[in-house]
Amino acid sequence: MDTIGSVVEAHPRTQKRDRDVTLPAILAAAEIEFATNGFAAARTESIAARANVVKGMIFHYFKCKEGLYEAVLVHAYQAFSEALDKSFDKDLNATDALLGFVERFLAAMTEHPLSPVIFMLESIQGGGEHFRKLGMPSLYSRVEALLKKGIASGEFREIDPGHGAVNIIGLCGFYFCAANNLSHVPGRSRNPLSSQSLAKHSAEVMAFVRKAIVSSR
Amino acid sequence: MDTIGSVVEAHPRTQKRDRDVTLPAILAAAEIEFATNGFAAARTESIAARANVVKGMIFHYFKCKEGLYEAVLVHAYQAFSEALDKSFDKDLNATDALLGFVERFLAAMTEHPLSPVIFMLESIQGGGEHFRKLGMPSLYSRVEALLKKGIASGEFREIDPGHGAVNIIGLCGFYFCAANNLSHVPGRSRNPLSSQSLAKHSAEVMAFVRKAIVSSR
DNA sequence: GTCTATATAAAGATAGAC
DNA sequence: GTCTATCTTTATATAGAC
Repeated sequence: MDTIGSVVEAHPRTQKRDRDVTLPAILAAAEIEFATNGFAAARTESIAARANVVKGMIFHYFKCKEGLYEAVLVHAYQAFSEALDKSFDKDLNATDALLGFVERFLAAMTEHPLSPVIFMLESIQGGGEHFRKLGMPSLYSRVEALLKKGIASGEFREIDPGHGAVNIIGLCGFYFCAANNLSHVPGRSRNPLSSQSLAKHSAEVMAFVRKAIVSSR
Repeated sequence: MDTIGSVVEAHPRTQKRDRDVTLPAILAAAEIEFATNGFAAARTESIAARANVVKGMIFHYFKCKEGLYEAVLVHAYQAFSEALDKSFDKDLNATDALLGFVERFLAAMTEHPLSPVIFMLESIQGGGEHFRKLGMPSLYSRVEALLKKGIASGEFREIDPGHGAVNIIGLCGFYFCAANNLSHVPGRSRNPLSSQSLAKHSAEVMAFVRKAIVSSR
């Protein structure tokens, strides 16, 4: 157990502990706990222990378990949202826009490998209810729009844009959700979350998407 | 809440309740509960209520919550395992073997849409520990072998077979894990788990995989 | 095989001293 | 802001009657 991360120290010893130290330590520890267990099965006691603070601090700073969960969700969403914004600003053709998005999306996941897992668990266990409550718009619609544009221009082959969006996002994120399990597959010794493995994942997905979507000329 | 399934009646009224009725009812209810919540967050009380039996029956038939969970896992694995076996028996070229596997795999998921979700949660939350404990070999290795064969014969383009296996399995299963969330995406009114949507998913994934993997001639 | 009642443990959350 | 101690609820699991 606990293959993902260890202790997120709030302080080295019994120094001064203030908001600037305790709060981020709780957030970091909560990210690990929620990504491993989901909201319902996550334990505030485990989060406190990993952050090296007493449990009461969680309720002091975040009022309740759900408040902490939502803070983690918002933090995880930021990186993805920014990655997407950049793909819509410019005047790119559909191919460059889509592949640019995939590249940025993969880079964001590489930097925050727990985020796709947190989203997956929220989708399954919460039905995305917190996404709506927190006003976090779905990524699917925006990717779908990109696909429609490329199909109309003839750059992409004639796929269903709704399913295509799910397939592309799934291709990027599934790997991270399977990582815990992958490390035990026989003949696959490398750590699936090492920088080398993640770089390989990104390259493979980029090529996979290009081959599958972009029309052969 | 409870978008997946409703009540799995063990009996219409207060008739004779025996093993042949109660046990499958508990299993069916547990499948829904574990697919929604994962092992730790699943509630035996909810399972009993959905199966319309008293909670004690779960412990009577399965000894403990984990025993019931493992029974659900084994049951869910059967369909997938059989689908894979058929892809390895015959003397097919790599292309037909791979696409045959994907087709059967998708058909098995269509028939058991909760199974990919259960596997995903076990991967994330349990690290696949129960798969190993129950002697359920990973699907990844077998798909990887298929890919290696096709790359060697020149039927497939030169992908990394390990990542390719994850990508193909993820492409098939991610959709089911996202389904709860998809039904709330604006402009996507249809039920993602309707037979029409699932048929579309299968067709789209089949084409996606073929385009991405098989060498263009 | 099924039921009611209950033991036991653990988790979220709060109170109040420092 | 941080701590200890505790309240309250809920969950797994068991005991024992029918």
